[in-house]
Amino acid sequence: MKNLADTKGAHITGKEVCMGCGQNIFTEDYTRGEHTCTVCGLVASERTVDSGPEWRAFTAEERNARARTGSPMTLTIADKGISTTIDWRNRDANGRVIGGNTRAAIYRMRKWHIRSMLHSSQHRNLGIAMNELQRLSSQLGVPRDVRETAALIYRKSLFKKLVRGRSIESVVAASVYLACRIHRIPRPLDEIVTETNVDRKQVGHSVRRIVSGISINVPLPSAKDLIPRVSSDLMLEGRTIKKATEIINQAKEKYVTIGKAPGGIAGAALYIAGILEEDRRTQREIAQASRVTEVTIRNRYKELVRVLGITINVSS
DNA sequence: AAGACGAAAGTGGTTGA
DNA sequence: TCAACAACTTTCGTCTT
Repeated sequence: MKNLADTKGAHITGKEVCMGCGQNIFTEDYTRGEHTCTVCGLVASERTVDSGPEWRAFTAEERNARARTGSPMTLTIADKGISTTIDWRNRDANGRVIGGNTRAAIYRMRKWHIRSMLHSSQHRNLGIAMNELQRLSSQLGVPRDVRETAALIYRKSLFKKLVRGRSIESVVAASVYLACRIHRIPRPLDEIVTETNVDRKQVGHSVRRIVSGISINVPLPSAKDLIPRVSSDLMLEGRTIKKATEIINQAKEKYVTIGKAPGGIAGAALYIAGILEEDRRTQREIAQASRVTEVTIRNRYKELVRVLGITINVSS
């Protein structure tokens, strides 16, 4: 399990060297959260955390003998998956019937145990919210560590009383949206909203409340983060993606990316890269994949060509 | 005919009073 | 809360390949 402090600085910057081919063009798979080399396809898994046991077992008996713990701890279950329960049968560990005073004591313990778990409004709220979180994130295909982050964000906002007066659903949607941005696999807010029953305005409001209410560092969605996703929709080749990333880096140095829709920048960079690398797509195809209009692609592409002094060979 | 281009009017979000 | 503003979208006619 990761906490937020760990994940903040842990994303791949695109500067890592591939062990397979020696080139430094890693990209992130937006659905699986994997880091993949765009040249040789090597999947770098060293950053993924295995939350399973460190031992191996081949039979059920072996497993029983070696297990020292219950299921892994996770933030996505209301009680983090580590709560205890008191059995409803009046028998002890050896199966003997419990009688008399002991039985009365157990009744009382069970009663208060259950009350303490469910009758706190925050716990009830968490239960509903974590259900919704699971539903929403599996609908969207969000990787597990992003879900954990989303769960953490929700918990923080709940304890800071930010959920009060807002619907649970809208805060869950906002948490997922922010967690995706933190992990640098941004999803458009609209895409998340379509999977929920709340309207866009409410989710947007919740996002703002969370960002100002709890101390989290949410990077702005950048064009570079969108490249893997858009380019895989367009089935572009590795060298085109690499070129587009270079173009975006140059554009950032010249400060022409500020205040512009990242989708437009990413699309324009891919369009230019496509022409330069003879791996061309039409403006319409790119506009669709990067979720902006052709006009925006055109404006950004004109601007990039002008600012970066790229010469386009029109004859191709 | 498809794709690229650009003008003009309209829309939603941000910012500052 | 409201107006001003920049960026983006929609629509549409024209040009290029």
